[in-house]
Amino acid sequence: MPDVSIKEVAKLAGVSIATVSRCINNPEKVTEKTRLRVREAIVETGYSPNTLAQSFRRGRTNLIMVVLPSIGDPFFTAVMRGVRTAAKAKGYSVIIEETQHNTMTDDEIGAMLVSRQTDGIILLATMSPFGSEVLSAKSRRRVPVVVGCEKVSPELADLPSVHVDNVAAARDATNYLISQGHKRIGMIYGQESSLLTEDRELGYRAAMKAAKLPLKDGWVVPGQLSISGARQATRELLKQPDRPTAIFCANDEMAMGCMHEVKAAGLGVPEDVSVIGFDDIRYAEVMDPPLTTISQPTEEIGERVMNRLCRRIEEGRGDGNGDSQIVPHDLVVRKSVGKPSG
Amino acid sequence: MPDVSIKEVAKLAGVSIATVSRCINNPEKVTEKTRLRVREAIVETGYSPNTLAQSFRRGRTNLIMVVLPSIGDPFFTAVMRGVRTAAKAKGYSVIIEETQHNTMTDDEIGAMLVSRQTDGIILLATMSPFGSEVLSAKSRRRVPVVVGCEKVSPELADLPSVHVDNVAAARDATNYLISQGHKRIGMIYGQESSLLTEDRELGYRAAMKAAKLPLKDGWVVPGQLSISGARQATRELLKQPDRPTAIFCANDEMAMGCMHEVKAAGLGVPEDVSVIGFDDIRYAEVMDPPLTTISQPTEEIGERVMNRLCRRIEEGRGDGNGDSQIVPHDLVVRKSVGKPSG
DNA sequence: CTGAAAGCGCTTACAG
DNA sequence: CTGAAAGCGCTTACAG
Repeated sequence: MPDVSIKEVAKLAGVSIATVSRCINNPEKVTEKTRLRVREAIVETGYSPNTLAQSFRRGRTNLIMVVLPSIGDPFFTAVMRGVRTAAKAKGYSVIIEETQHNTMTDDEIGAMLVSRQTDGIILLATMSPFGSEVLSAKSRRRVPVVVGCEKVSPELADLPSVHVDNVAAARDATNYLISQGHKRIGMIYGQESSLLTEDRELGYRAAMKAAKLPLKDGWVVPGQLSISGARQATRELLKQPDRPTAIFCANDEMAMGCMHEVKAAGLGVPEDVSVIGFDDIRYAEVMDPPLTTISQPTEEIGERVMNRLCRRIEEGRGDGNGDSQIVPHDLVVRKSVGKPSG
Repeated sequence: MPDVSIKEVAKLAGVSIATVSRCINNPEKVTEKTRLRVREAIVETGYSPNTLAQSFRRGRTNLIMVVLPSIGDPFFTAVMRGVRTAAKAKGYSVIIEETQHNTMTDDEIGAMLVSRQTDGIILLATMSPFGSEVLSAKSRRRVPVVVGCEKVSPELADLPSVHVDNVAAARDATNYLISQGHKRIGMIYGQESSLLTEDRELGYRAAMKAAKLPLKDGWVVPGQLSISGARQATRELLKQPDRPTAIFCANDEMAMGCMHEVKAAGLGVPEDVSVIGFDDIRYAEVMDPPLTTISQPTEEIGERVMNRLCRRIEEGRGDGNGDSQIVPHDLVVRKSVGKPSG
């Protein structure tokens, strides 16, 4: 079983190995009779092609690499569901690389991108500018790359992408808070170098400006896209002399930490402080209170990104046209936002 | 760049391809002088070995497959962190296959296990009995398999494994509830065919029996390891004439759904119903109230499973001795368990 | 220490 | 439709 090769099958069926190969890969090029004979021999020997040899010969691995900040975030898990579904349908396996957890240096990111031979790369994570350079210099030459969940950075402008309009969505979230009467609105963003977060911050600032609301220093703090980061950030926010009456968190994961800290400070959500998130992860609905947030069509994003990648792989490498597909977002109103108390 | 092979390097360095190969893989077998000359040629040409050819030639992929119920569960995400860390250290990439999401048939599981050539398999998911058979029949012959997070099923008894003592841990959880004065204790387990869940149910039943507490029908309900399943289960539990004063959830994910439903029913946690979970996922601490639960050394489990797999890969296939390593669990007391009200 | 050569298991023009 | 043969890029005994 472990080591029956195409030769054994050929011998047993009384044909050449070329014919066996054809039976498997181009059955229409073979007589019905031989096809049956070979099939029998395959069954009898328990043969299955050595995928290593196939990959080598064909020059493709049927492996794609997905780079994302953290698979732990339920949002990315959901996107990956879509990626996986589409990948499986096309016969690809996927390898996931996290950038956040192992806080890689740019060189390491570059090395990672080229080290493991894959047929394509999906970027769901912002690269630092230098990381982007590494990518565009080295990896782009070898395999197609598609971006998902966030806009593409200027250095990679020719890559296709699929994402919501993060700026508009953040504006919608902020405007919703404003519409409820809030004037002092804080924001917890991710981290400095995150495009995702950058866009959401942009949207927030735009909405505040459009509403002519003041924007104090110390009202916009980083939360590292993590629970602990958000808890820290929330404590900062609550210390402000003019404490915000509402907080916009750049993702739901952080909103969970934020809400916890607000309550730990003896304040009520939403009576004292309203909280709004982003992503609509599956926990949003069972939080206490249930989280008002922006939902994204996660599975759809994943599938579309994967399908676009497949198309590029099939077309041969070829530079992308940088075409970016915007998918719709949605404000999901639950219970974590109320009118301001003060 | 995309297509410089070992030949070009050899020509440029004025040596044979064998020597180039040696410089890369066994530098000590080569003179310092040639080594330097070759290194230069490698840099100049921008050569990097074709991993497809290497894999093929060496007969190994440096790829391992992890089978788990759902990557969405933060518990498994945490275990995977350990797996990844250890894998990276040894030069392996990992492919994840989820059984729960795509509710695969046994045949599909079998096909999946053999389809993609990997150097080894880590099972973090229970296979149905038939799935196990497929596995032991087909796949075991080809590559080493190691089990993590749960005991190994009888059919696979010779596989090594790393996990907590789920029975003992569940007993500890239940005993803690009992020690707080609870007598009517319900349980939400996962699903019928889950060993993980089975053991936790066993521990619960053992503790109840030891304490001579009654165990009504309808107090032990399945929650499918999901939030929605747990919500449904909780509603059932709350409908019971003798409503339990405490609920033991077989994992934290379900505890989140459970707690939400208890509160949605207008009851207080823990004033009216105490809730205890299992896993100590990162959200446990920020739940409202913070969840009392059993913690597992997730990262350690992941690393150890991966390391054991590596050892087996290095040793050649060889049947396992079925040795199972038990890692310690811990009761983490927070606020979701109180004294019974009635 | 180094090179020539065999061979890993397949796929695919090229003849027939 | 089928077979003989070349070759994908590497690694590794085997001589020297």
